[in-house]
Amino acid sequence: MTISIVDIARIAGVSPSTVSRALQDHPRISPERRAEIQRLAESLGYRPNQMARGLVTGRSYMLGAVVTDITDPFVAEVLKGAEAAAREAGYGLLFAMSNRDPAQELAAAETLLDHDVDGLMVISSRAPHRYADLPRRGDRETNAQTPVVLVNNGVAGPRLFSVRMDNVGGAREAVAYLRRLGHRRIAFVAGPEGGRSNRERLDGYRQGLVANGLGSATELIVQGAGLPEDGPRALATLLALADPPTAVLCYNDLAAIGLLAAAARTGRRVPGELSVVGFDNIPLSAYATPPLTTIEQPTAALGRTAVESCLRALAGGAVADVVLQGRLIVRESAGPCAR
Amino acid sequence: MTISIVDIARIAGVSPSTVSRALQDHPRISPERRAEIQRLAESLGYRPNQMARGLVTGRSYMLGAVVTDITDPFVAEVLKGAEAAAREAGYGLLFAMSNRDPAQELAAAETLLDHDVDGLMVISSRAPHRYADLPRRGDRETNAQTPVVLVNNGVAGPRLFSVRMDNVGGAREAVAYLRRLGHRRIAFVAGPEGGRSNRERLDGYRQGLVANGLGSATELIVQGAGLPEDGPRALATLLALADPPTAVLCYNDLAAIGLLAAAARTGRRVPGELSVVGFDNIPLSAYATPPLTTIEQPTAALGRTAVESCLRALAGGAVADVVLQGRLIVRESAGPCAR
DNA sequence: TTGAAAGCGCTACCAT
DNA sequence: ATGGTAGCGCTTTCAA
Repeated sequence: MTISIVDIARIAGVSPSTVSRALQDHPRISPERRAEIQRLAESLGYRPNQMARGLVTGRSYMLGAVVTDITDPFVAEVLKGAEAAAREAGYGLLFAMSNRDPAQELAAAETLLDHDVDGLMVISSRAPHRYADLPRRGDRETNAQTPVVLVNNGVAGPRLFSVRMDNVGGAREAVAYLRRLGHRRIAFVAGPEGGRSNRERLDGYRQGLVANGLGSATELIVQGAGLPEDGPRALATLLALADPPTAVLCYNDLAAIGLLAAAARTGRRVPGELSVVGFDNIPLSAYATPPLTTIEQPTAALGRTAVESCLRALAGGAVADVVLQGRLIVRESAGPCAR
Repeated sequence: MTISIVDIARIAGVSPSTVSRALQDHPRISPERRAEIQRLAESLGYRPNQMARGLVTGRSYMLGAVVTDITDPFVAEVLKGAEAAAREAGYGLLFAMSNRDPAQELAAAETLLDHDVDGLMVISSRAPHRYADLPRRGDRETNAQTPVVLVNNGVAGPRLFSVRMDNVGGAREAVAYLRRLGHRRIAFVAGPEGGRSNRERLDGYRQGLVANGLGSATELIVQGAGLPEDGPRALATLLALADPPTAVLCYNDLAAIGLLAAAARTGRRVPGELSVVGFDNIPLSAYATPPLTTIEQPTAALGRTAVESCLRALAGGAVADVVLQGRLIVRESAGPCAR
């Protein structure tokens, strides 16, 4: 039989209230009693029932995370940062996957909310505008709704916060770097259409071209899905151009690695004949052939910051939207322009 | 204010019990009332409070997963399978990371247990023997302890189950394949020392050598950690041998990809001069240069099966330990022996 | 078929 | 400093 607070009270010859106080280091209890009861609880292997506690305090001490696909290295890294931060604060992390589908995403969010998470994070939402009027439980005292933090795809709203990276700046920096290497024909392999970060990176790419005195050309932008599978098609399309690019910026590392593999297969030397720059700096990008030059996502920081925003909102504090900077990681897939 | 079962009862002019029955499709209620109440609840945006429900039923409808590092592609895939299975069964998934540290692992398990998970899965445990006497809450009715399923590192015990892949068979198959390609000097880059799957794969490697009439040699086994970082050192060590190997089986794909990168950097052609076989079939292995031949882990199936075992144990059914087979995925990193 | 009432394990308020 | 008591939102007997 599981041992409860009443059992301890009976054995110690005190009331349940006293035991409760002893266990949560309440000030109004004598130090000896507290020590004695804590020792007893310890020796009995007592573990508090969080559901009972939660029922009265109105807190579950769980945060929820809705993710597109935990198998995506970017998502995994963000989640890793979030988990660490949550655990440090004594919170558990409940997660659910959307498989990149808006309907599944909303359903996942509701499931987590049903499990009474105290706060919700959504990583790379595919339906950011739907959270403003998602039914959320109100706090019993303050009547404030469960805070929602949109990671990497934010829109403002009541009790709706956002944490994201500066995609525009990152892409612009990548283009500037390629220009410094002498490249003038720079292509872009786009990611999932309609996605916000794709739009921003595309913007940054365009701004980068303009800022560096390079005209943009529609033919240099090819559509992809942010997957390694994009590589072969993108490469074929770009190389078939009358005036093919000497450098390619990819929406993300996954696509860039697919591109690298396709180039190797078709005997195209990188960076000799073609420079490739990725985006995200996933762990394996350092071990690609050649090692991938890329824009680093502040992944762990995104997750950690999201948790902190949740917690701050929960504590009733003011929460500002956060924009974190990425950084260019120079490796070997981009080099001087040969032409 | 959040709406509760009593609110609905008041509005509908019935008792809370009736509402409760209507909401859970209880048989002893008139169909019209049920429909009416369900409609009302729906329109009011009612969401049941799982904590209150859990407090009385003794179930949280959450499963826990302790993982080493969610950033490890293998772990992520297993978790993905588990999440899908859990969600289909109406369960949420709470997870915590151990960072490969036994102490953190046990702490994580206790945290999840404290959050009242109905069942616990531990993926790639670093302390499998500690679960037999981990204090677990007993079921209120049957008094059965919370079931624990060890994924990929199982030991039997009371309410302790295991789901794993056949590592020995997989490694043996890889060696047999390399032998068929003509290789006779086959090396092994080992993974984390003391790990069970490392031991099993090493066993399979040795058995494979024997079964194919090849003597084993200590010098052909180099220690690693199952990370891309293993690559450079392993390659250097093996190529420095008087009689270097013509093929290498790696503990996992991460190490194999590191090896591939190291080979490319030092101008070693793969598979021309050296054949490389990985283990796990992580998503990116197909996009390595060259695409990696590997033994597939039935990852999603492992996660799914783990959840099913948990649920079966929860339902009071008999649970057998499960061993799932891997499969050889032939790609391009292994070829005929040139010598 | 429905309602009343007890109680899940805990916290927090009001007494003392 | 401690105990009594109410109640969190729900399910589940037991009666009607």
